[in-house]
Amino acid sequence: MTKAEKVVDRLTEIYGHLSWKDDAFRVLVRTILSQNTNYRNTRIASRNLFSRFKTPEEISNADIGELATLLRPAGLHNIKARRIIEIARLITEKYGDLSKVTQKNVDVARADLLSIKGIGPKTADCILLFAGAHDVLPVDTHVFRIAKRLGLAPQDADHEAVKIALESQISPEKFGSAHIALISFGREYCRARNPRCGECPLDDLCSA
DNA sequence: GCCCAGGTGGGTA
DNA sequence: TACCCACATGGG
Repeated sequence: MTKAEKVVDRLTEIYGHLSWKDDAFRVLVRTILSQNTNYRNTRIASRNLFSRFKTPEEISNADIGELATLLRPAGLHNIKARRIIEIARLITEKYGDLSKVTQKNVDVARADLLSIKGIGPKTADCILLFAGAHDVLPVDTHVFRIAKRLGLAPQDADHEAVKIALESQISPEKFGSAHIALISFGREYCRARNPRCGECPLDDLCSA
């Protein structure tokens, strides 16, 4: 068993198996709302949005001011409202259904998603994992930092290199739980400027 | 009042 | 190519 697997297994014991699946468009919208935003505020904005608008078609025709008001709790609401409407229009006009993209070969699907303005690597990989059933491990700010601090990826690795390093060391069926557990761990013990070394459950595995 | 939160795109050197 | 910054609210 790799060190990365030991880390994931221990974190999964603490935080549980938290992976989930959902419709591709809803994963996309929720992931955009979560950008630079905590989970609680993401959930409030997501509930506001989907209780008012159900489909990409409805969102593509929404008033940007109303949408921004609904998304306000998530912060960055003007930019997120604009992007979500633009993406909803693109999906409606070009694909009809976003699942047509996520069902493609993983490399093609990822490239298609990344070509959409507002979708970067983290958002694309969340969609592929949580809606497309592809074996990818989304690397967000916590995962990026923790992978390096634990020595699971080279210190000079960029986003893509961290993703490749982790995917090569962890069993694919654990990617969802690993992503969520690493983020939970990052929030609780291993914050950017305040790692709680000495009381952290991974102290014996940490090289920092 | 300050810091932080499950990023991304655009500008600048 | 590699940084740097705007975007912005809400809770601790």
